[in-house]
Amino acid sequence: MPRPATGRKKEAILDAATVEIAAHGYHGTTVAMIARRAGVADGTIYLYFSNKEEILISLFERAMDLFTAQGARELAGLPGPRERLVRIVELHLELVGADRDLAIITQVELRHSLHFLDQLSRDRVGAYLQAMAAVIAEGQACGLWRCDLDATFLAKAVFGVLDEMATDWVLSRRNTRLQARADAVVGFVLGSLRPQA
Amino acid sequence: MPRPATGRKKEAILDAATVEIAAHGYHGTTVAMIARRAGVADGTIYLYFSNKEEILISLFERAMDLFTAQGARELAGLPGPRERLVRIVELHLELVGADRDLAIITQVELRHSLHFLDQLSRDRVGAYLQAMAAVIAEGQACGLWRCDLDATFLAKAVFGVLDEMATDWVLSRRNTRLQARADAVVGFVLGSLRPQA
Amino acid sequence: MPRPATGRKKEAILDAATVEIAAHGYHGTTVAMIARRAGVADGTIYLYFSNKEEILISLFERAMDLFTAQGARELAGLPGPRERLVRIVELHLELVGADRDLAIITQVELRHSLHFLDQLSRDRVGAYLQAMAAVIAEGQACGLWRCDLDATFLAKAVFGVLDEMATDWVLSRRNTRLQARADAVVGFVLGSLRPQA
Amino acid sequence: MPRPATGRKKEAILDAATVEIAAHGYHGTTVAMIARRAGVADGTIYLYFSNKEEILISLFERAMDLFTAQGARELAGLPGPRERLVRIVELHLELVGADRDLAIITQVELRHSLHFLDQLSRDRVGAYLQAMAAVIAEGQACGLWRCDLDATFLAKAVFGVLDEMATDWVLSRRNTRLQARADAVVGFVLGSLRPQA
DNA sequence: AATGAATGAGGCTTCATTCAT
DNA sequence: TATGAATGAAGCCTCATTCAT
Repeated sequence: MPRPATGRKKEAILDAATVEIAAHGYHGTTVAMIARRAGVADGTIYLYFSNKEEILISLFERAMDLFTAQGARELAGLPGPRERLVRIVELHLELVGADRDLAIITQVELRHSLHFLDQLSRDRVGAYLQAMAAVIAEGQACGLWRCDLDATFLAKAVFGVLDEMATDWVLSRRNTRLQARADAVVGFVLGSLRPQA
Repeated sequence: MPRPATGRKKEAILDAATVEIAAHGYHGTTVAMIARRAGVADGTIYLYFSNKEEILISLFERAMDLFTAQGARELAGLPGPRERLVRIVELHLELVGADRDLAIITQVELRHSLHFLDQLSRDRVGAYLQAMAAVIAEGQACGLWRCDLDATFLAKAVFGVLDEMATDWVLSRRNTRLQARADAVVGFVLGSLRPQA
Repeated sequence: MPRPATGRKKEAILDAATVEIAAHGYHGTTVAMIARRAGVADGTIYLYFSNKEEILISLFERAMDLFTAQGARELAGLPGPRERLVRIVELHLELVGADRDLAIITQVELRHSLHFLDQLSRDRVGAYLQAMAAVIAEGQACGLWRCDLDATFLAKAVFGVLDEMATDWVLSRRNTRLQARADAVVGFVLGSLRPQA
Repeated sequence: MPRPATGRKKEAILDAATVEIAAHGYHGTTVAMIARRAGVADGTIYLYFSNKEEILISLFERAMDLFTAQGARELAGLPGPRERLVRIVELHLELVGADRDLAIITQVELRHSLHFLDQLSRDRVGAYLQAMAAVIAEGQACGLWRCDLDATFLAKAVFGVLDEMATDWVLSRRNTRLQARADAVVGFVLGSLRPQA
């Protein structure tokens, strides 16, 4: 009888938490609900997470790790800032759009308290914004994009557009794919960065 | 004998709720905390609101009513879509930036559950987006702005930028004024709408 | 219908706690058990006590207040240290012996942790010991009692005898009265204090 | 191949339990804490003890066995009841004072429930009291000590004094040695037993 | 309209104990 | 013998809501 690989149970708990929290919200989900869906006892949760909130944080970090790894891999071979920014936009929509339950959590549930959002923002999202700002600064340096606005400001603006599209998709009942909006978003973003006449 | 204006107590409760929820989050705030700050008994809350969630909703609606009224008044006299859009952007940042506690609620606390956000989105935010889309469509019709992207899509993109700026401001510890970013945002938004070369 | 006097419910909770803790021990008693016996809801307990441990502390303090008040009243009129010490011994046994459930708590349950006992000891028991030491010192000053041992030491020794008698009575199944041992204890204590030959 | 002496691990568990329970109290100590300090797995504890409470009982019995053995050895050669009683008092204070952690347990933690204390009292403490009463009766028979009080009663009184001194020492923060009080206690006890004038 | 004491359902978490390896 | 991951029962406490006054 194959002994379950280390971490198999932790993954199961995170998967179960994703489904339950997406369906009922963080506060509407009990630890018992997560345990039941994961097929473990309530107490088992606490062998892997020190409390309920840590489950939510781990969920986000697991997703961000994948996101970051995928991003680093894909952007490595791209020649210029234009290609890289386009790929960032596409990847953002692809990855967020790949798992609706997870998207509900990142777009809605994770925003549930100032303290919480603050903490996430400062760490993982901050790094993401900086990476985007670096690409934009590079494009500004080539004369590709407008220089009258700060690269950090522009990164936030672009992030705002992506985030709004993701949230809008999550809230829309229609069975569309988030990725389907990639062309329009790319068009908007590239247009918005053109140098001023 | 001057009967106290109906709603005087209701206002006090909403004001108290704004402060408490901004400070402790929706789930971290108890009805008793709101009652104490408002100077009423716990039970009195239920004479004005049917449950805790309704307080949050009323909070948002009161803010949106002011927002909408102010918007309608200010936009009425403006000649063209460019002026109107600029004013929308400015007003959005002015009004959100006017009350940090309220901003914390609109930018953070109101996003705390799918059900909740969904409901708000469908009603008040939907109307706001439609109004913005109408202005943009008008600009597109004049040839002022790019027509290769749908006006509704563009409105969402602009809203995303505004929303991100507001959230970023709320999360930033620094004592800046949100309004201070209006010029940059206006610059970005107008740039992003220019017709494609 | 007579509205229950203020504190009536608090008293009921303390009374219920005395019975339950005496029967099942502090850790064997649940807050729900106390609530049920007191005829209140579980949550009501927390309107009067901030946590379970505070019930135990209040229990002890209520008893000590009665003890102290009674002691002060009775000792006031007594002429000399001999009479006062005799009355202290008698009162100790009378009052501890008056409520077996309460005695179980003071003699057994209150001793359940170093931190806890330490705290009680330092405050209320410390004051009691000091009062006793003062009476003994007075007797020493008159030449009534042995002076080769410190009054504080002697007070602890006398307290030890009283405490052991009380504990022994609590643990004995026989239906004796603690007060019945008063004469022997008085005889022992007075004998132990006689000046050395 | 030298098989590790049976009981080597059992001793380690008891030693670990002594330290942990002295530091955190019986209810504040988990089986896992004891196992960790003893360097064994949680489950291993149950190979040597049938449950948590049995650890506490074994602890006490191990201590009492040493106590009793030492007592029997030391008292054997002593000529009269006076010398034996003096040695009992000294030994009590020496042995309790030798291990502060163990003393915390015997003076505080073991008293935590009626059921528990009752059981201990009946067995080991009962035997100790009887031994002491026998010595006292002997002294009474020689005319050495007062006969107007029952030897069993006097033994309890003496035990109360010893127990109170031990508890007082455990609770005192000062770094005194319990043994240092032996002379005073001997003086008190012998004085208290003198025949009445 | 207003009060605020009372309710009681339900959540998170702990931890003694077991058992497959 | 030994392990330690897993169990799951049960407890303390919170707090939205009610209702007698």
